[in-house]
Amino acid sequence: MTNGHPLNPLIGKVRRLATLEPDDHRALLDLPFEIGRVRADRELVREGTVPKNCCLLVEGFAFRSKLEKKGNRQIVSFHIAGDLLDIQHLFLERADHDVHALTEATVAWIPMPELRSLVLHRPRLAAAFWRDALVDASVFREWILNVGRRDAQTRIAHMICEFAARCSAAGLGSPQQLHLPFTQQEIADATGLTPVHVNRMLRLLTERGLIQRDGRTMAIADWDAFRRLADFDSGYLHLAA
Amino acid sequence: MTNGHPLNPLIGKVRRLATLEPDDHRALLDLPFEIGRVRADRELVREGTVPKNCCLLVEGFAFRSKLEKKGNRQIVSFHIAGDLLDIQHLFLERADHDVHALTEATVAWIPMPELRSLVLHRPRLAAAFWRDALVDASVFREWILNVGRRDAQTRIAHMICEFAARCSAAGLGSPQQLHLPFTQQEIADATGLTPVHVNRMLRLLTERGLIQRDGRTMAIADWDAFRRLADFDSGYLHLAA
DNA sequence: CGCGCGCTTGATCGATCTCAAAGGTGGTGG
DNA sequence: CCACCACCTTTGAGATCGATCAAGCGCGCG
Repeated sequence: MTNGHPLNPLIGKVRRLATLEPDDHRALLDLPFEIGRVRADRELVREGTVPKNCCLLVEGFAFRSKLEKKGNRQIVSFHIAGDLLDIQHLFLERADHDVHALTEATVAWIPMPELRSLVLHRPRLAAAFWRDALVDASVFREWILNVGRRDAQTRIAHMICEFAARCSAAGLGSPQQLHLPFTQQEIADATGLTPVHVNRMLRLLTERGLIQRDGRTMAIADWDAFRRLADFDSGYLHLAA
Repeated sequence: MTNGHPLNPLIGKVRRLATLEPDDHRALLDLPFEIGRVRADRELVREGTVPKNCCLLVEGFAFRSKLEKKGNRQIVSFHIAGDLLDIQHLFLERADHDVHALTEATVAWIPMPELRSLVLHRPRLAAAFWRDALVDASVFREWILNVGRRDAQTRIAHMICEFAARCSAAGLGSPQQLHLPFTQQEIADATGLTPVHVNRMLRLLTERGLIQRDGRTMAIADWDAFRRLADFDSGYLHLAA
């Protein structure tokens, strides 16, 4: 599936975030790493531990999550190929949340010191990684709004819009033919709802003709209508450089 | 009120985040800036604009917020003296949210290029600013959990715990004598609730003996009991370096 | 002294949760 | 190759938490 160098998805993403010179490009390619293939649901980082390597998602999907005291889970972000899953541990010791593979996935483990050194001593790469981390934070803010102030239907639609927009931007699908790698339980954990209610809202969206579903594959007929219903404006993804 | 150099709160914070050499210290003090005094509720950054200066909160309190389509507001973070309110605009053009003064406040406007240059070319300062931005993101993740999965009482208590812990760490108060600069409407906007329900939950917390209130001043008698009720664990604040 | 904003309280409503059970579906091993 | 099992999806009925609507109170400020 993923041809070429395993770090290619990362390089693709970095190039979308900043202009690189040949030596930056080479420095990225020279990063040491170790490839791993993991099954769906496999834990990649556990809250409270002190990671020594940074996890790059080469292929597949992943999510980050936290638990509250009763054991209920909240997913706080989804990730696609090219995403660094724990760039925060370059500068923060202890993981404050879990990271799991969502699907079967390929990951590359990059030693923190090497990556940190690039970030501290190569201004163009630093700018790219800064942008990446800051877009992450922007997405978190939008999620706070999403779970805090939108009703269930809008919330789910917004989550789907975001996923579709990010997949599109990374060349991994289109709104007309979108494979959602989530169970309804996972959608519920991301939106702060119950799986039962997610199911009802998906049915409602289908009945209203806003989406067509076939298993976990989805087609959004009228993107603009769906976008408006979802209260989705892609500005917060900062896709344009 | 704030004696000495206006950038002192920033320097204090940076020193809590990383070890500085004398030249780093000097570089910070040499930053150009413009001081402003603003009234409560004053807008400091507006969503959609392209800020030219970075806003440092020198004294007082501020918050960031977003609106959903019906006009409901979600506050996504609170800020205290020493916080950079829009460090994200060092690397992202357009503001994706609003920033407002919560109380009367003193701010310093620092030109982006000078600050960006420090961040890109001084590794020790870079590490400090990275840590700051990454802690911000960690707090956002905790807020997603808070509004997504905790019930109203726990949610409000958690917000109070976080505020108390951050004020304590910055030397701005103690749990035994905590001044909350928020209206109940603002607490509601931060927790994704209505002001009416916030009022009832504060009454409940008071009746249960967990807090004592006198206007907006609050005393938390048994911090550990309150912490447990609030499901609050300060780990995500990454206070220890 | 009066006005406005924030706080407080009551009554009712409704979105979402909980509990329960019945269909699907894909994967695995016999 | 088929059968079974685990997990996911779907649907129903009833309960509940927090929202909404409405009104009075109190304090600080002009």
